[in-house]
Amino acid sequence: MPGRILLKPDFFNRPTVAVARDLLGKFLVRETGAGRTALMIREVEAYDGFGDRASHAHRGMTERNAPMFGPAGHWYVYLVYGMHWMLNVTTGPVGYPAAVLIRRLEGLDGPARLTRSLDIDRRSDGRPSGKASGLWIEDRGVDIRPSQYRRLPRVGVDYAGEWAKKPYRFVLRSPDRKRK
DNA sequence: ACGATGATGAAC
DNA sequence: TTCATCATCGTA
Repeated sequence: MPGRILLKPDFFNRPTVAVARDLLGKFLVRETGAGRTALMIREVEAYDGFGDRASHAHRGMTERNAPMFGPAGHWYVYLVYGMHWMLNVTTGPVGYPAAVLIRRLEGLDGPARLTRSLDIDRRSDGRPSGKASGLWIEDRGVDIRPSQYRRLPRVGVDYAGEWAKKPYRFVLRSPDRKRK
């Protein structure tokens, strides 16, 4: 079958916003004892560096956000509101805190819903994206053009002042339902 | 519109 | 050790 390429660290070791954009149309693959699920990524958000007031890394490294400072292509999974796991993949060079939050997959709308549905939690935190961790991302040859997505402000970060307005959220437009 | 629900981080 | 906050969601 055509392309089914595991994304390697080099893909993630680039500017965060570029990685976020390029993750649209890629496939998140989850493998557990229950089997394998692969779903297309439809919405992401970039969190970029020390200056980004919306980022957990804005106030420096802590135990929780340490994966953001580590090598690219690792998972950063944390709990919000006492009950929801958020799935991020780290980007950029070691020492530069950045990550991309995966907000929506095909048929799974919402960052907390997708982790719950795919049984993703603290166990994946800090681990590399790859088959060994049962969680990775594949390029399956879907080409996304600029006309197919929108850039919008990030969700739930109103506290971040000017940074809340930055168009760091990438959302695939709905599939064109028209025939011909 | 609001409560759930608990880890995190900063203040004390 | 205490306390406000929180990259959300389900129910109303």
